[in-house]
Amino acid sequence: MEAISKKIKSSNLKVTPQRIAIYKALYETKSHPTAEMLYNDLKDNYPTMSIATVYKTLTAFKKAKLIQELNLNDSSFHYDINTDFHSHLICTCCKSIFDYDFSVFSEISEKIENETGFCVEHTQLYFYGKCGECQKQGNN
Amino acid sequence: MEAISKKIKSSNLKVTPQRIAIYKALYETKSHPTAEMLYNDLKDNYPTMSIATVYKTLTAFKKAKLIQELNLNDSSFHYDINTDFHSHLICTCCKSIFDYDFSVFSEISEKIENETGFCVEHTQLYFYGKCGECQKQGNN
DNA sequence: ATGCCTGCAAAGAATTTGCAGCTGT
DNA sequence: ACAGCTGCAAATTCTTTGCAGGCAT
Repeated sequence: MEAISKKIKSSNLKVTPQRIAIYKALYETKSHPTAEMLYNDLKDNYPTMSIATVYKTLTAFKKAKLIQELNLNDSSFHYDINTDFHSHLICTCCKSIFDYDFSVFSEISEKIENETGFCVEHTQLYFYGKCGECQKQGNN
Repeated sequence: MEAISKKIKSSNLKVTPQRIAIYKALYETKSHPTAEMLYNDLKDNYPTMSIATVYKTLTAFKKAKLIQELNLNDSSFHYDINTDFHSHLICTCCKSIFDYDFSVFSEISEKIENETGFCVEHTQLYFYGKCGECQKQGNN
């Protein structure tokens, strides 16, 4: 709790119950939720929470680089508390999103810079397919 | 021209002037345009072309795998006639989008499958940063 | 002849904005 | 005290849909 407040404060953002709740929800889930999902999760415990606040908070967190935004082939953005370099495996069947650590990142970025002169600052690497579970169950 | 008609027909889509025009526009540009950009490019030569037709055509082409849709950190989808495996370098400064061929793809997919059991079918690999030109000019 | 396609306008969905009041620092 | 935050509602933006007429096969 204290740690979350510090994180938020150190980005020059005011610490409010809503912001703590949103940060905490993202911190405690692996599901990479959308704004709507977060709102639905939180509104029971925070009856006055509005969807606009969720959007505004996510935008503020994103600008402060406390979180990252994922653009999957989906109608809404998803959010990830993990801003370290990693990629995402997205199951087209059950819609689960898995983190995948990618050790060769710096090599790839360097290769791109050497070959093209393009300086890589941030990546979004999405792998779409079927997770083990869905393959096992023969789902489509 | 003939080749485009064949491509469209072989996907069991009817060949219309609008579809040829949209396919041709995508084929002849490197700019990975949005629906809106395509519409603006085409409406002078096709005065009755509607934005709805552009969207419907792009959706049909996408389903037929004639094109691919890009989800950049942007308000609109971009479209790419190249459906072969490749990644995209996106300049956060001038907004240019460059294709980048990525020879190590099959290795990476195989690695993911071996390590996680996730079966990769399609990827979207985006590298955000600054292009050589913008670096040279000191742009932000 | 038939079913698919077009183009208009209206609807829909996700996100943003304006603003008045409130809260954190 | 003041700047920044919240929450409501309205606005905006992008995309989709319904439908009537038209065109490709």
